[in-house]
Amino acid sequence: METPWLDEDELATWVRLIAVVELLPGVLDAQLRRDSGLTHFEYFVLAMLSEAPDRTLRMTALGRRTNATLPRLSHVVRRLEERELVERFPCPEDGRATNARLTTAGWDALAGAAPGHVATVREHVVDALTPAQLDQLRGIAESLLVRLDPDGRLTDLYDPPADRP
Amino acid sequence: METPWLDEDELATWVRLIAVVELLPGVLDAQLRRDSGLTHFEYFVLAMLSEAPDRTLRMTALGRRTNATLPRLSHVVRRLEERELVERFPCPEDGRATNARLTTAGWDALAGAAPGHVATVREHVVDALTPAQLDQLRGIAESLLVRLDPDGRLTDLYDPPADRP
DNA sequence: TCGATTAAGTTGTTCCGTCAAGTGAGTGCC
DNA sequence: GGCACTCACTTGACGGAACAACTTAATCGA
Repeated sequence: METPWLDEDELATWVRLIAVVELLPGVLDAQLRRDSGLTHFEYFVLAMLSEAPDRTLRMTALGRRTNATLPRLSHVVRRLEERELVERFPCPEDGRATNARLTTAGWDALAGAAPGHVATVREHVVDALTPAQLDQLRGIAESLLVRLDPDGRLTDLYDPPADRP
Repeated sequence: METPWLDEDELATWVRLIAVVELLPGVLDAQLRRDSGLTHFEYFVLAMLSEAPDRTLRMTALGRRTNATLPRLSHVVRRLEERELVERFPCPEDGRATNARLTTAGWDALAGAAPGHVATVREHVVDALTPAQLDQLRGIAESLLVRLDPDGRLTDLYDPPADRP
């Protein structure tokens, strides 16, 4: 029942990973907020909508893709709606459900924010690693997600988005 | 001046990394809060103090080790002080500075929280990777920290803690 | 078909982090 | 030695996120 402590190498790796995990969101958020007035999470919400058919998703589906709880998503979408970047309307097929759709202004905001965001990602991550490391990182992240996201909520993003209710 | 977009592999890696970075803090926080009533950041603050000589650090030094802004740290330490897990007292050598010291209760809280926390780290990260991946991850994290933390604030943690004022 | 259960969102409270401003101690310069 | 300037925090206000409670719609069973 006792858990073995981390040895020296494990601890060193862990501490470095923690540092990355703590610092990276701040870097992304700071750049996006400064240049585009968007949170990284808001950016991600807009991006997910932009890739959906008719730029529309049900709140639940959007929550799955963004790994957000429904309350959190509800607040964020309300604020985005106040800024007229998305619009909400009741789902025709299910009276309980709400659809969120990206507006033209929302698409423009996303398009305006994307280049700077991609540049930040390149500068701080992609271009900071060798191609071999980038490949290793993909495998590592996949292994971690098996434990962190056993239901594969976020995994739908890259594999076929089979959204079968 | 134009930034090249991410190609397919880069994007796949990036999306997975984002997922890890979004999910991992939540997992750590949830376990610690549930089992020990501590935030991961609070745990980290206590841990840094526990390793310092006389279990005491100046606020600025503690902020460096935990990657916290001074206002954030000030609030957190105040709350920890109200729970009597740490105590603050003015620094004798510098009238402007404040020292934070881990109390006995704070040490006990840390000792009580550590096993469960380590088990979570093992379950979700260390044991989820092969030894080779763990080694790769260390190198990757080091490369990323060069960009994310150019001043090496957090880097002091693993290399000699030469804390020369 | 009608009552109970589940599902989908919304709303409200509380907590935490960030930003801007303030306080008081040290430092440098004339 | 006094005045400006910097440093090391602290404090207060604001915004976002988690949690719990509520509302309304669909479904399931008898």
